[in-house]
Amino acid sequence: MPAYDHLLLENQLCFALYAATNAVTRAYREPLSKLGLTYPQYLAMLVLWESGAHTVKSLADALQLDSSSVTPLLKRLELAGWVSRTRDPGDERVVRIELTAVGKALRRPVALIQKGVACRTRLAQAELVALRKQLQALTETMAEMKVPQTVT
Amino acid sequence: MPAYDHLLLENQLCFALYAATNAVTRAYREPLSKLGLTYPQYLAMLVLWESGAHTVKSLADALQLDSSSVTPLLKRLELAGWVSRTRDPGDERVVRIELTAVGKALRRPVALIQKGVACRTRLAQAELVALRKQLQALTETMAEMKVPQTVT
DNA sequence: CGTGAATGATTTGCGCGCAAAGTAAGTTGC
DNA sequence: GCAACTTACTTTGCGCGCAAATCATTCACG
Repeated sequence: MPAYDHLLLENQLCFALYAATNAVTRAYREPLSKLGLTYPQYLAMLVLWESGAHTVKSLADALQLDSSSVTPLLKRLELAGWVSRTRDPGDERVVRIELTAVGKALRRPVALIQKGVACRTRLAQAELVALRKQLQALTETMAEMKVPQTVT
Repeated sequence: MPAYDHLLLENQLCFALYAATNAVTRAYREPLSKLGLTYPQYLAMLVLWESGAHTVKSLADALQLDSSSVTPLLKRLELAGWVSRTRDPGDERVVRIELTAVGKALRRPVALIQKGVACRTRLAQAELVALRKQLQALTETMAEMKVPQTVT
């Protein structure tokens, strides 16, 4: 009978990630909902506040998502009045995403929410940065090998 | 004008978590789908393989989810033949979840998939454990403070 | 007892995330 | 010039994850 220690839930890095993400998302849910934002919408707004000119594709790339996940999200942001979506006249395939004045103004209250949640982590800045970098490295490693690589 | 460095996507621990979880889930998706499992279903099976007797609630607690997230998942596991769901005759409110013979047998092929994905992380065992423990600590911290605490 | 509270599970509605298929616009090569 | 390919986006279908409401059963206690 083989040993299955590595299959124990508590030994799973993937579950630790899953549970942590769920916990953080939950922390953001309530305060963001008061502004009318969901957590993925919040992430999309972060991208837009950071750099103005975006298309559906560039936004999906930044969020590491498929376009088909982002299209409906952007429609909801448009419906809420935070962004505008317009076809690029130079290339009719492209949809340009731009912040509205209201969308730009949303940055300030959202910054407060972010600080509040960051505070709840009870992590010192250095720990937080270290953990983040480990996760970014992990993400990059996982993304590299789409195909089952020829491991020796 | 306030500085918004902490709102940059690349500086966000929460996005690093989000992206890493998505990346890991993607890595599991294809191999698990060949067995007919989704990633959350895989996590539920881990719990069941680990300790036999479970109810909807005990399973939801183990996965740190709401019962309402787990009920439909378990119905799908039952439909697939991996588990059985039966009302507890001693307490008719409770639904007992048990593995079928086929469900138990699924453990072996799933163990191989897990090893494959773990390998893809390219992390040494020690790094992996360290990262996992940091995430577990973070999850616990976030779970503690449901209510906006009276921070000074 | 009996009534009200608590508990366990389910249902409903909504917003993801993604695979797969589809549409439309641009590009390439002959 | 036009057929084949590529690119950008959208649509559809499905399985979550969760809030809120619902239902049935059990428990607490006066």
